[in-house]
Amino acid sequence: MPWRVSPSERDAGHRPDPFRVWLSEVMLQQTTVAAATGHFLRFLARWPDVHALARAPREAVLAEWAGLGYYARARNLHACANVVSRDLDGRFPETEKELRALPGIGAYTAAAIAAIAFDRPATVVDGNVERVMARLFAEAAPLPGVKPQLRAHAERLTPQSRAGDYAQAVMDLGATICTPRNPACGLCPWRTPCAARASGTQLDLPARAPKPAKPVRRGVAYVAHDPRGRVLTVTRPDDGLLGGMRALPSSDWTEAGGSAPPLAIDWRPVGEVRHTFTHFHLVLKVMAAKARALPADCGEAMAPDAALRAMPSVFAKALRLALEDLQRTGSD
DNA sequence: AATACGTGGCT
DNA sequence: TAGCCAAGTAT
Repeated sequence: MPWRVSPSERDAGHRPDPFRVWLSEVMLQQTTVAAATGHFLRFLARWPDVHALARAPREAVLAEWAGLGYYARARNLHACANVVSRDLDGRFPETEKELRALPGIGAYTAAAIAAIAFDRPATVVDGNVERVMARLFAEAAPLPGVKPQLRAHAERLTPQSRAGDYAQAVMDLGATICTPRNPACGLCPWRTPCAARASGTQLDLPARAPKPAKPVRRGVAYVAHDPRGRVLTVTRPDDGLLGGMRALPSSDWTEAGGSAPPLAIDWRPVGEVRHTFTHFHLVLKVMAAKARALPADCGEAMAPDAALRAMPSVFAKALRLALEDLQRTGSD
């Protein structure tokens, strides 16, 4: 993992760069290592320190975040970079309390930065740690109610020295050995004290409250292209789903779906995109049309490849569908 | 306290 | 393959 400092680097006296620790931890919120790595490397190449990131236009940061999801993270990332760059002379605070006060940094991320970047004895509790603690101590009560007990176990086990290494080790244990589905208990360094293994309940832990079913919502996205092949894009309002992101013009997404198109031109249907969000399924109808011009008052014209890169996945899917249709039909 | 907020990988 | 799930935060 490119954000880690190797043992040899550590022996040479290097500490992890707080900027990189922060950037990686925000990207890893509810996100797998595999999904975050490419974005991390591109961010670091483009903005190597907190001042560079703070100077960047917000739309550039949001566009670079496209595809990673949970876009409030990108909005808060840029806001946090500005606070650290402008108000804190580019230095991240070292205590959990001060870190916690920055935009986009909650209990987990504050503890992770304090422990990993600053070697503070902070207790890091993420989903992995909760699972490991639930099994190690056979806590059968369901999440989220059992969180305080799991945190108490984690706090008791946190060492005073090298808490960052310890935290990463427990998270690695959860990610590779104490996994949700097929835990490799035979390889686990904690197999002997593990209460769940002793009682054979590891697959049932941690227990969770059942999740509510996802409703289906419907909507329409519009791809208007001008004679030069540019497409009409909009910026979504800051609040709510995909807030602040570049997008295709679209209807509201409701149980019923449908609305007026952004331009009065000759729209034709090109297909449907299905996409599942955290709390609903979306069936998005895609309409396309050629326009003589794309008026500035209804959005911004963009080259298709730039638009694809800057948009959340659901809109990239819709735009790809329309572009394929355009090629197939050989439409001028 | 409960809900809103994305996506892609894995099974 | 349809569903489950991940190194959470804000409100």
